[in-house]
Amino acid sequence: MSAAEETPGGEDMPWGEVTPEAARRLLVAAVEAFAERGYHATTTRDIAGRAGMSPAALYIHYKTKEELLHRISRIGHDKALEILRAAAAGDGTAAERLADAVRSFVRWHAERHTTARVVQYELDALGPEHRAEIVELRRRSDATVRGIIDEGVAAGEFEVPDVAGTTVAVLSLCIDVSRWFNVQGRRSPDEVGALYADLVLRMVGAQK
Amino acid sequence: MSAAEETPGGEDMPWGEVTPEAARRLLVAAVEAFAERGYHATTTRDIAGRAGMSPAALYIHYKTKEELLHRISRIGHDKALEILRAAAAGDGTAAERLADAVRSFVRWHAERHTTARVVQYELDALGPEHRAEIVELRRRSDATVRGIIDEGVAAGEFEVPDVAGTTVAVLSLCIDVSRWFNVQGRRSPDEVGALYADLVLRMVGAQK
DNA sequence: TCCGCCTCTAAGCGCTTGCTCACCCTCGTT
DNA sequence: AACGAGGGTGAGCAAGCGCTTAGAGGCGGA
Repeated sequence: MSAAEETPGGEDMPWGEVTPEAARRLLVAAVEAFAERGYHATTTRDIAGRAGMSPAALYIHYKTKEELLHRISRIGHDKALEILRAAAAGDGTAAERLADAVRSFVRWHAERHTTARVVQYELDALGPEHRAEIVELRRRSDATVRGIIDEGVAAGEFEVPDVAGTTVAVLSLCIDVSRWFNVQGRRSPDEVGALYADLVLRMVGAQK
Repeated sequence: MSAAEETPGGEDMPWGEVTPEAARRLLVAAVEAFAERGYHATTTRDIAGRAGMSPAALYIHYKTKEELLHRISRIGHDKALEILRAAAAGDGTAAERLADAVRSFVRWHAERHTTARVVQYELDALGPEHRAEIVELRRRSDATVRGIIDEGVAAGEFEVPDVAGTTVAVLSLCIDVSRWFNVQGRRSPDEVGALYADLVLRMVGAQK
């Protein structure tokens, strides 16, 4: 991870890798706008306006509106995959690692739900080759989760009749958090993460 | 249920309640287009073209493009709520009724996933008062599922620490089927329904 | 001081959008 | 045969879209 992604305090700064600063401001503005209204309903004038710039400024940093979406989607999917892999590479039991994966994955989808919403639901707005690139990243996320479940089954920790189907369900459950999560709601990202980790352990039949 | 929704054979005909026939053709075309490309990316010319009509014909039957979306969303949510309530009103144990609800709800989201995708993911494109009407229907779906889980807990069938959170998770899991389900995929709607019913019973800690 | 480079703006081009309007065609009824 | 009603069309309007271009302004190095 590059130093630009972290503040001196150690907390990680989202979009820290996007430079120069004007390009980052435009990208952050685009994330907000896409999350609120969807890609197609968002105008380049709206994005530029939120970033405090003229419409033409956008095209200095990005070739097209679709390139903006692709950059957002790429960075977001990289981050999501990194989260899952970090949990999978931990040294606990399969149950501990699965719970950890779900907890941190869900927390990310709740905390950064505007980003996640764009990343997860605006995939169809990408052009064919950009979409193919992103789909490949998702395949790897799927493989990472399936790996943990496979290991749990092999170790006798889990009891799962349909590993592929259960993997899809687990990821689907986590991803959909970004759709319904509301900052003003009753639950914090941590609480949702804990709840979902528990639910997923039940789904795989992990003895408590 | 009105007779217009059923063919003489007894199988139910989707959109049977929409008349006259030209209005139904337009609505079916709109569902396809909205599901494929999203509401905002779909043009009125595209909808009319799919229905084999001129762009102006749309405005004989619908005041605006948004009214089309509202009609689709309203009918779809009515159907979804009807499915859940039918299962909830059954006479088995709470576990049987919950499994039945999930099975039929998921089957609908898989079988009619183009409709479901529009109904579940294009909500934000509705105007404020139309959206409020639909949100109220969703609240009732939530209450129906929560009711079954409450009864299961009261009867000692389930062991659920967080009923509200688990209800959200169950509905979220089912709804998201419409996003990833693929007709060319390996699983039939029935198979996904059965898998998900099993997973949900595990989530609520129903003894098998 | 002057230059070249980069960022950003004002203006606007070509096109598409949701929607309208004047008119036509096809009916069942008289 | 004449009529009224209602579903349908071709053409097109005003507005808004993604994107381009000519040029202004600021800044570091010679």
